[in-house]
Amino acid sequence: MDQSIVDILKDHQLRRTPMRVEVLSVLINANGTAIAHPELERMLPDADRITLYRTLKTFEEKGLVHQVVDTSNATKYALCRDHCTEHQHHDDHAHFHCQDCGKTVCLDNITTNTFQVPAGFTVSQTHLVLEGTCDSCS
Amino acid sequence: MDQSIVDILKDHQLRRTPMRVEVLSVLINANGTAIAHPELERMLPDADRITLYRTLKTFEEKGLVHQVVDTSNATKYALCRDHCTEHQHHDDHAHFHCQDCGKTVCLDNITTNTFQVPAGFTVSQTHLVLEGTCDSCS
DNA sequence: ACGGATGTGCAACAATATTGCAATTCAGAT
DNA sequence: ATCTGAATTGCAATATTGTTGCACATCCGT
Repeated sequence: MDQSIVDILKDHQLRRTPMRVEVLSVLINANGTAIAHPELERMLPDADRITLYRTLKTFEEKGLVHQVVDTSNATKYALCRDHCTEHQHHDDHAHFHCQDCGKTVCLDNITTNTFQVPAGFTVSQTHLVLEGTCDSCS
Repeated sequence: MDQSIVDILKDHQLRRTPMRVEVLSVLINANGTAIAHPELERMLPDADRITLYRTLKTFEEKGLVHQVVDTSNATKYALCRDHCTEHQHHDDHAHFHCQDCGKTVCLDNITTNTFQVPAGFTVSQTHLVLEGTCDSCS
C-alpha cells in the first residue's frame, strides 16, 4: 500500500477505505489526465457505480480533486495540485481536450489571468479549456 | 414569419422546417444567453425531444450555434456570432456561468488570446468560462 | 474490543442522449 | 402546379449518466 495515499486521505480528513484508496491510486497514476466516470468504472470493475459517484463527490468537496469541464458531456475529475482545501479550490490552470482521442490533460504552465467582467458580476472560478489535437494524435 | 430566420437557414444550407424556425427563433430571442436542452423543451412543448436533439446537432455542424461548456452538466447552446461556418467555429468569446441561477451568458467583450501549448499539440478552439454570481443574483 | 459516526451496496428511479425505421415534408426540376 | 428524390420528423426502443433512500458493513478514536 502506497503510504502517500494513506497520508493524502488523512490530510483531508477522509477515512481510509479500499474504495477510496483505489480511486485515489488511479487518479494519481493518471498523472495529470482527467478521468471520466465511465472510465473509472472500467478501470475498477469491482467498484460499485453509486459509491464511485459519492467517492468522487466527497473528494471534490474535500479539495482533493476538481471537476474538469470539456465538450465531451461527461464529468471528468483530476487531482488537485496543491493548496486546495475544503473551502476553496485553486484550479487556475488550463486543460487541453483532444477532439480525436477525447483525452483531457492538465496544462499546469498555462494559468488563467483575471478578467474584467461587467458590473454586478463576481467571478469565483475560471475555467480555461483548449481544444484540438494532442501530441499522440497528431 | 421573421425573414431573417429564413435567410439564416438558407445561408447555412438548411431546409426550412417549422421546428428549425421555432428553435432558431428561441435562440435569437435568448439574446446571448445559452440555452440548455431541457429549457428548450419547456419553451417548445409541442416539439419532439429527439428531433430537438437532432436539430441542435445539425445547427452546430452547420456553424449556426455553438455548444457552451459550463459546470452544470447539461449541454447548452448559443447562437454563433459571425463568421462561423460548417468548417470552423470561431467562438472566441468568454462565457459567464452563474452558480446561483444557473444562467449562462456570452461575454462578447472578453476574448481569449492565444496560448502557448506543448509541442505536438494543436489548438482549434478555446473555451473560457467564468463562474460566479451574476448581476441579478448578487 | 467497543460503539457511534461514516461509508458501502443494492434497489428504484430520474434525467439525458442515441439509434433504427417508417412516414412525412421540403425544394428543385419538370 | 405537380412530381420526385433526398432530407427531416416522430415514434419506439434502448443506452448512458446521475440521484435518493435505506439497511448493513466498516472504520477509527476511545
